[in-house]
Amino acid sequence: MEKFKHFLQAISPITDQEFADTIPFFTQQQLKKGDFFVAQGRICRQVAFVEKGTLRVYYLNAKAEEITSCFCTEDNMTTSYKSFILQEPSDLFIQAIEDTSLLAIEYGNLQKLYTTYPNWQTIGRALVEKEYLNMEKYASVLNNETAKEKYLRLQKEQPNVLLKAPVEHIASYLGVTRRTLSRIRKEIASGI
Amino acid sequence: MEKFKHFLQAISPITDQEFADTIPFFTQQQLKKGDFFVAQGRICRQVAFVEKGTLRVYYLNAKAEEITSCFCTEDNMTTSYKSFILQEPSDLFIQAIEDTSLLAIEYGNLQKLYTTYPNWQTIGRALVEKEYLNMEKYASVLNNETAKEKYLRLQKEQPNVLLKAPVEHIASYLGVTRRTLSRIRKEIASGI
DNA sequence: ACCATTTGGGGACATTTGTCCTTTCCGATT
DNA sequence: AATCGGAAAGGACAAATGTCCCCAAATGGT
Repeated sequence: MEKFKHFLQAISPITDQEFADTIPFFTQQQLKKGDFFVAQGRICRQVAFVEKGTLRVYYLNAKAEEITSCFCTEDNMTTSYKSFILQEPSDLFIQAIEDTSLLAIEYGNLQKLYTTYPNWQTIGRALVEKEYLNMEKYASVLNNETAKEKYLRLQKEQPNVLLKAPVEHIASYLGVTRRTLSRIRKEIASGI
Repeated sequence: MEKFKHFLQAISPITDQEFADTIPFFTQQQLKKGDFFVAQGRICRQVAFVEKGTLRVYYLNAKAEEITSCFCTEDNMTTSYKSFILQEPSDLFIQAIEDTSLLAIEYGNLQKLYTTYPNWQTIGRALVEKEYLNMEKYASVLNNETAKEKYLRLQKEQPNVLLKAPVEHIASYLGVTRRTLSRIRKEIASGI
């Protein structure tokens, strides 16, 4: 709970009383490794704060290959945003790659927060702005960084992912094949 | 004005009265071909609705090459979002590539709308959500489409851009060199 | 109308990445 | 300890793209 409070505080000011009023709208959820938070084709009805653990966000491309778009780790929000915002079937799978604990809120309850607590209008907009900036950053990385640079960034920012995820997930996250990932790892090992 | 009203209507309901109250907060601006809406290093103080014309959004990569991230055409909002949201210096240039007319609002005035008109809280959040979805779509295109597919999409969705922008802008938008763009055009011309 | 300059097209070769396949490594099981 | 199976590494060749050019066509200024 405290982690979530700090997370919100960092985005937009919230009083202890407001936070206490807010908390009953959320439910705690445990996912075991392999469990899905949402699957393709289903409407994503919740948005969640990751208290602990790691999720992999992926989709199937035109060749039915799994493409990993994101690894979602502790202290971040997660949902299939398009599905959640529009309340339409999700393009994405979101799967726990280790045991994970979430604080989740239903779509309807979030709308209720917006209408009941004026400050939540501001918090909600700030949350979406934050997610916008994350997505912009992601697009910028896609545009500007080589697969090797992305690998090094992953190693630095989310080192656990390299230990938990198999090569094909990491390779598709970097936008290359397993063969190229193997070459990248060799380069890094030999210090090039 | 009517176009802007329809644009807002499509995002979130707004009454005639609310729209009439809102309009004084916006100013009409004309950009000539080559004029900048915002330049790198400057804080972007406005967000604008493009009534007419086309803007190119670009930045300088590590090798000081101009990389075009977006062509912004009629009936869309434009701003250097990161700079506008955080009120910090922009990474991006936004330049008119033909004579362009905008409806712009200052950062402070937008905050005033949020606090004065409760419905603008909802409109504002809906606008950011829309921009989030656009950015997500953009990232998905970056991830999934080949340069050729992106070219065909550009031809279909923003055909004017192919007429107005020089090859290097289009090539950097597609994420390839001019040489590859030339090969793509040849392929398309020969019907492959 | 003419010339200078810019812009787009494309040849030749190098480099990178993908594809397909084999080999090596590591952990689990008996 | 031996071996079996799955995952990662990597060899060989093909395909795609980049780099460095040059040439022709288009554009703008006088």
